[in-house]
Amino acid sequence: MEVIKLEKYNPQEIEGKWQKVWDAPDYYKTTEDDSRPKYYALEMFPYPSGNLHMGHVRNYSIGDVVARYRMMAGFNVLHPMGFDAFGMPAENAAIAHGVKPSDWTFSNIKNMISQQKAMGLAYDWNREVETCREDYYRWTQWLFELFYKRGLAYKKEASVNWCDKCGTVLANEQVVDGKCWRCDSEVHKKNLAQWFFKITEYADELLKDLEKLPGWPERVKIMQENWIGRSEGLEFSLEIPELGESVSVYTTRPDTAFGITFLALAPENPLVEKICAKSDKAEEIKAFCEKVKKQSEIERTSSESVKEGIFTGFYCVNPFNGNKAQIWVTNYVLAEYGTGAVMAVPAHDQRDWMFAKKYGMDIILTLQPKDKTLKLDEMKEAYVEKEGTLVNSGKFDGMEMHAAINAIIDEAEKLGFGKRHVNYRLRDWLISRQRYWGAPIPVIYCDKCGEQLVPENELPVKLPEDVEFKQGALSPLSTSKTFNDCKCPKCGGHARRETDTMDTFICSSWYYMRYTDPHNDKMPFDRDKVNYWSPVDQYIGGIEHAILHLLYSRFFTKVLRDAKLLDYDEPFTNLLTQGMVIKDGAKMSKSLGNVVTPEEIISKYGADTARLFILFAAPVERDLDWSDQGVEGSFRFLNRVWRILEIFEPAIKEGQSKYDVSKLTDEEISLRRKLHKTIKKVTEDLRDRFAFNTAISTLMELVNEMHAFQDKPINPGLARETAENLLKMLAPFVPHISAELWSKFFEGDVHKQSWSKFDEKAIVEDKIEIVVQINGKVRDKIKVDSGITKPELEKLAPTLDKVKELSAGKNIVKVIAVPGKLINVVIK
RNA sequence: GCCGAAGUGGCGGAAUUGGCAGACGCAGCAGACUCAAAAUCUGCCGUUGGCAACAACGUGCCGGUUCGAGUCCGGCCUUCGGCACCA
Repeated sequence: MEVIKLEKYNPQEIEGKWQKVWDAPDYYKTTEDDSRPKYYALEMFPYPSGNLHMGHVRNYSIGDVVARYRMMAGFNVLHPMGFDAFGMPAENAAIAHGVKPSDWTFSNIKNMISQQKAMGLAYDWNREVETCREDYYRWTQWLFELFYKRGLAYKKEASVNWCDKCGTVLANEQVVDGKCWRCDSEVHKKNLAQWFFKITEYADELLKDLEKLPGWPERVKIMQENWIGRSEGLEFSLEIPELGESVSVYTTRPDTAFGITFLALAPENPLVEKICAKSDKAEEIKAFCEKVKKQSEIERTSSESVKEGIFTGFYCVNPFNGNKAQIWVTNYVLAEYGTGAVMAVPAHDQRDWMFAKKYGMDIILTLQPKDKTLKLDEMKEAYVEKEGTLVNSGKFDGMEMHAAINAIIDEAEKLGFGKRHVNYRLRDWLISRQRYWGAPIPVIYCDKCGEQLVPENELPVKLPEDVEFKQGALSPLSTSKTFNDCKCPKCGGHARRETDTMDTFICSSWYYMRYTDPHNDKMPFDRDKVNYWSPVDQYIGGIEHAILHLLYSRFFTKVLRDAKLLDYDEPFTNLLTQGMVIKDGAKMSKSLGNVVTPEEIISKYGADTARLFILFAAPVERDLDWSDQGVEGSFRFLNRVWRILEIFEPAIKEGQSKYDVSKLTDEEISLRRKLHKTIKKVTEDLRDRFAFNTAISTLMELVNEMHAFQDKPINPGLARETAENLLKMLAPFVPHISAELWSKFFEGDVHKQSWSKFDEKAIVEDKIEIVVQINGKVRDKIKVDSGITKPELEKLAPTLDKVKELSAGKNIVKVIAVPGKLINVVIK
């Protein structure tokens, strides 16, 4: 027997070789062929920190499989990559090491691109986008102006979130548990004039359209729903006779309005000043307000905090029953939500209850539950259930609580002191940042003409380089000698520029549109092009953007649709939120010393092994436990593939693509059946389920069955058919080894092949095994004709030896037959 | 506190529509090859009892529906995530 000399699988060598081939500018050039359907596959673009970590590797491996599969399946695929390149770390590097933020950023980008190329990712680099380049941020500024012109960008003085460490303000979405999302330091309130985007104008549509997103994970939609926080209720006003003023409150519980015993104001409510102007307790009240305002965001908004307040000495009148209610300033009413004033009903609100108990105020029950009778002197807490019948509520007594809500709102509207009102928890998006490395806000302030947009033909407003990167309340741009002074576009007189830059989340709110037309210098993108490619068919990224980036992007899409720049409602049809990569039970981090870098894995095993392991070890949406031994196993599998195909080589080369299937032995028929079942399964897993782990395990099973022929002859036609399809199916997962093995045996390029189709006839079996159960327990397995019908199975059941044996002396009560699966005989 | 997700061998996980629980991989054990080891190939591998055929038990816990439940329903427990004075 001839000894076959095997060549060894050498990933370092073959990966470099193929990456060179793929680096040709046209290799992955996006096609826009009319005869094919389109598919837009997108991974969240990274911040250019300088190095890829395993989370990136996971993100891009998933996206690459999706994109490569769709390319082979006959789609025009858009699969681009770029960089979310503005942001604080570049500026911090400037402060710490004196490097220019642009130099730091571009050198990081260069490094990351080389790492991405080392992973063998199928991107069309012709479409790369970097948000810090003038040809991009010019359009970010242009879009700011579009928002402005549509009344969706405005500047106002407000109490805003300030992070000392970052030296800038933050949007509500960027404050997590009262701390800065980026640096984790405590955030406090500051009064500043800032730019906002009016996202609240779209609150209702952002909520409602979540229904149009069946391809999004439920939990992301629920998080957005909660964040938007829609509620329905009544807004009404209460007169303050001594002041000649009135105060508005919002409530979702109009059914408890007859139980108001006091009114609670936020210290920021404008009424407080009016009261102080006429009150002899003004000093005390002001001191209380100052004390509350000084508290940190955490102290201020924690439900654990002790409720405190001060009586103003003034009263308001409950318009429903004419009762007088004390007006208090308190620490537990939020200034920014509703009207900044709350009708307090201690009997039916736990916070009001605690407050009333502390300060000895009246409590009036207005609701009695069905199954018991509440007595005030026995109650330990407020009755807050939304169930019961009204009492102490005048003509509404005896009414069921839900009906009463509507009746009381109607009454308020009829009498003209209130109206039905919808409220949102969502606040407008604060977009100013007192930082350097971002897109300058294109606004000019003229003493004579006021706030002016920079004319479109003067965009971009470029970032100056003569700045000082000191941190503080002042934007670094204000230190530039060349930037500040300018001419008013309207009167030509002396004016100065806005020195704040935009939140980088604005840059990332439209980048996926720019990819569809990345070199356009007339518009951010062409309407036809964006409409052709968008929405994104599959978006892939981390759950951490469930609110932030994903909500902002939805908002942008709706605004640009209303501005007729595009014609769809939602940017991302399907969303896949990948889990984290963890090791030893924790997220990889320098401080824990459990970091495994992509570079070390690629240099030891190659990119194919890294990709394979990360896709195989866990379902994509779940956290992935890093395992060095698991990586070994993936490497072993690739070697196994390499070896068995080397063994098959003579047969593969001899085989023809058309061959006589009827000449196959039973064992060969069984291998061919496994092959076609594998094609079916892998196709379904890739197309419908993103179940890469099970797709890979099925391919492993096929390779295991191929090993049955390692030391005996195999039909050459079958060897060829199996090898060809195996390599095509492996190609999206492990592109280098697939390309290499393909080139050894076959013509052309595996990545340009069309996806495998399974042969229904090859899958069919004459005889199948079904389970025989007695009383639901498996007692036997039998071989039957695969086409056997239900009545035939039912007739067969009592004749089976095992059934006869176990039913001896008992009665067969019932026979359940499921063709293709089982027979269950019920005996008694 | 409210909302949501998850809980399956020693480990990662599979079971897609209510139908053989544990595919595939890791670890482990044994055999082949080898002077030997590594690598590779082959086999075994939920728990308990049994030489074995086999039997009983087994998907966080308790109960229910069903011929049949990891899967459906009700009630808990634990872990993780989100929100949290939003009136």
